Amino acid sequence: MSPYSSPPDRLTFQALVWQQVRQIPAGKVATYGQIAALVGPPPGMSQEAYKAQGPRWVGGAMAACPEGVPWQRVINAQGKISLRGGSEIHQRELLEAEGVVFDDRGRVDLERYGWIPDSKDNQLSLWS
DNA sequence: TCCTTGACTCAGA
DNA sequence: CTCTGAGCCAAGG
Repeated sequence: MSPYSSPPDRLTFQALVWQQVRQIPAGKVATYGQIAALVGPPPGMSQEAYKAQGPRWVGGAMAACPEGVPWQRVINAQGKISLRGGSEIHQRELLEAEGVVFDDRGRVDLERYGWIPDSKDNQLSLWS
């Protein structure tokens, strides 16, 4: 049981994550796993292992999110907000201000607000 | 140096 | 639908 790990090149990974997050338009949301899939596994890592670790790495990258990155548009696969601190409420407010609606259980309908990345923008420099 | 603590996801039960 | 367990550790106190 080693749920946590780190990518071979954390700094590069974080940079790629933020780059993808910046592509998410206002009013839309993406999941950690989705961002992880867009970034893709680091050189030499199996898709299998990445599938398990990637999402957490994205979470770690978000924890160190710099200015200018719409971190509030990244939520978990259940459509819920996952934050450790008390900024969870703040994130919901930011999203609602962008037009994202939460249901009575505090979840977002990913079918409607889920971000569909443009395949063209998907050709960004991944793992230079 | 040792111990704690994580912005997740998916398969099972 | 909800709850549990498993899945490359490393930065901070």
